[in-house]
Amino acid sequence: MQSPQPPGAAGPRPTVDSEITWLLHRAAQRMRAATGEVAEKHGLTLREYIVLSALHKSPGLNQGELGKTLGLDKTTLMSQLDRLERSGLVVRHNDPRDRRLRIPVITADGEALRATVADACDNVETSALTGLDPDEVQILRRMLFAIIGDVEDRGSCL
Amino acid sequence: MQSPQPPGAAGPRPTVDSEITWLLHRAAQRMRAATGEVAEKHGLTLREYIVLSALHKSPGLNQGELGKTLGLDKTTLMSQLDRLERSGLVVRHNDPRDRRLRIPVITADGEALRATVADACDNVETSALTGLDPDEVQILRRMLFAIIGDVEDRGSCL
DNA sequence: TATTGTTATACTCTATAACTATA
DNA sequence: TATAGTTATAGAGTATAACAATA
Repeated sequence: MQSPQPPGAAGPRPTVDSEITWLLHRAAQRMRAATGEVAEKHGLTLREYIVLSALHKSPGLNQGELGKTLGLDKTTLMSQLDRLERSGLVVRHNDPRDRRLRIPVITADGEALRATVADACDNVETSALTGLDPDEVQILRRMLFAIIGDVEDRGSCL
Repeated sequence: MQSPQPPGAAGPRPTVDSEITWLLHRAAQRMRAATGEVAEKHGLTLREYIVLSALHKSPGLNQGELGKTLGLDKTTLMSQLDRLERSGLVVRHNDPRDRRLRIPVITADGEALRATVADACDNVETSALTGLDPDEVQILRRMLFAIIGDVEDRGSCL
């Protein structure tokens, strides 16, 4: 119930223990800072880049599907798409079969910018994972997908 | 340069690719939601619990050291400590050798609550990692520490 | 009635800057 | 002067609620 270590004995011992949640939080925080900085050099926020990336990889989704894919609230996605559209990087099309649906599409300008930022971000991400085997990075991705509760395991997550 | 998949062919294919940053962000978001819910059942925010946990594991740190250990800004740590002190879970002592320094100490009540919440949070965390070998979880922790840029590798991080 | 997109709003986390008290 | 803590404040990210258009 008392200090497991006499005060002032071996000095401060900053060992964080099991708290996986907090470790994930801090790792994500740090990676967001690094890749966000890269994206902003090109005039994009991290989320705007993520949206462009999803539009590139999974074209044809409507806004609701896109939000679920990215784990973004529909109102958060709105503000991203608004700015991207104002910048001419995205256009919202209408789905003729259901006129409620709107399908965001990346423009040529958007695709060019996305490709540039993707290269820079990939560099940052890989350098942040220096010292880890490629196998381990694959394990990391598997675990993150498992935590998110992802598509390939048990259907949609959020 | 165009859609890698003809529009409307095989339907939406929501595969997120290399974006480790975003995967980390979403995984952390989900874990924070889960453990935060647990903590709030006991009247604590996740950050308040994290602070209590650090005070338990690394007693004797002053506020500056504590903030660095947890990766919390000193002003953020302040608000956590204020509420913990008001609730009688923490007391701030003075360091007689340097009267600028204040050393937060967990009280008996704080320790009892921390232990309760720790059990509940550990359960949530382990169940979130179901389907992963214990070895893999160790790999995960190593990688997270590497990303954070931690003590055991290259000195303090933030 | 239910659903998609939209708008407006409030709340939380985090960081910045200025102030104090000690050194 | 420099540092630890404190306070006040502003910004970003996120979620909630209400509304319009369409099904």
